[in-house]
Amino acid sequence: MPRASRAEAERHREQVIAATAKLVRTHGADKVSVPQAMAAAGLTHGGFYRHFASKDELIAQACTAAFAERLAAMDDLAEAEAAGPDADGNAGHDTGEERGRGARAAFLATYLSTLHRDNPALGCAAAALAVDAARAEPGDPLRRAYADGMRNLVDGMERITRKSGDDSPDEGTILVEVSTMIGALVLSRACAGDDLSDRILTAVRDHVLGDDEHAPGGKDTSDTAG
Amino acid sequence: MPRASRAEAERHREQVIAATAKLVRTHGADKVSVPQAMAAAGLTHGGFYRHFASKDELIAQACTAAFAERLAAMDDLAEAEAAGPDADGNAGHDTGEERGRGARAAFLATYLSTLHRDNPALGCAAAALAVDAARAEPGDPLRRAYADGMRNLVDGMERITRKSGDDSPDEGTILVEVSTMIGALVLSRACAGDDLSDRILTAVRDHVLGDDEHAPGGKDTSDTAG
DNA sequence: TGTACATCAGTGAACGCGCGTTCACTGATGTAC
DNA sequence: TGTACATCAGTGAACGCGCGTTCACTGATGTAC
Repeated sequence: MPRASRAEAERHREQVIAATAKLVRTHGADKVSVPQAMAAAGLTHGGFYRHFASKDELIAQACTAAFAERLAAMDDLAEAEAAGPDADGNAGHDTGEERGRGARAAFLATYLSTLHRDNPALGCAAAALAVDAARAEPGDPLRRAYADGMRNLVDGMERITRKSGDDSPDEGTILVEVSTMIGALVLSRACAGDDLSDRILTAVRDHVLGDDEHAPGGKDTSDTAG
Repeated sequence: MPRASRAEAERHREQVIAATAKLVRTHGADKVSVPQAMAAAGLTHGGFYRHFASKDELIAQACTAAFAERLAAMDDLAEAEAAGPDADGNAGHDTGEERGRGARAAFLATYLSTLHRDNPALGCAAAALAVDAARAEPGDPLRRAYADGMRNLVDGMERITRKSGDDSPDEGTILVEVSTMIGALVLSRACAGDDLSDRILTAVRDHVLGDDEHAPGGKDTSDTAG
């Protein structure tokens, strides 16, 4: 493959970023190698520097892509709910109490599921990359990518909360909820294999869904989406 | 230094573990090298395998040590409070409402301080090592060390909550609180350098201390201990 | 207590390995005429 | 539209580096008598 067309090259670039966005959430920024990332697009490592200035830059772009991918899913969920419950079988409920709260409840139930815990590759970037971002040097592009993504996620959470009935959630409430759900996911992953892992998910799911029983009318949505 | 006495050798071992317990929280399990850990005790890397079966085992022991160190501090705080408010200048308050709630409030205010955020080396192991533990293979000794430490931390949190007035906190409540405080610390570290970092700490501190104003009688305890 | 000897904590060179990055090269793509 | 040539995406070997781990060796410590 000595010379690809510009369109092909651009597609390769996107493939490398998309593959790295998955790999980095599973294995961490330091465990994704340049040869590995390039191989994911069917390329060898030598051409890497025609696409990216450095490995750090690829990691940062993968971080941005991972956040964007999740935000799109959040907004889809919010719009599907706004269009009307039961339009989307995944999160529609008929009781007056549930209607309107569906998007937020569905999002949180999915977020705090064992499926999400066990599949970081396509999961929340804020949870998967938090420690990588925390350990990055001040100048590292990953820092900015993470902070920007995090701000977008907070905004997305505010939007989904607003759509779900709370007209003016204050920022503090959103930040607490985001801390709680991300903390629970991170801890349940760290304790995976131990009883504690499931107990954390269950406790926090019950808490944020606003009751002490399993929430949505007997149908357990905790294992249905990632 | 061709042959140290058994007492010296034991001291070296402890020095290596203690130094690694700090390094690993700051830089992560993969960024602490065997030569670096040994150098912290004034040794060269060659003797490493007389002390530890592998690098993974050292990391796991360092994790256990890091958790133990924090638990001791938590219990000291709880006992100082139990002995009587004002016996310890750090967290005593005179109002009826505050008395008895001091240990928990002091712990949380310290936990959610910028000082703690900015100094992971001596800080919470659960927050610093969560992603390292999550990425460890099932057989990796770090997994068990982390889960054991985490269970002890939950127990410690329950004890401190009980001492602070709540006679029978249920496990779910404790798990939610632990998820929230650890999530906030992890996220504030990941966003350090961005406005969002301080806002997360402040919002969650206000939330867990049970009010919307800065909590303990005008005295800001958020920057006084690590 | 004194002597002879086995033990073993620590040394430093060496190993194979995979990493990020560089570079001369190839040959199809893209462009100027 | 056809031709000549410059561009540049991708290749694969090579670089220096630090890693975890091994090992022959040193010589003070610990022990048996």
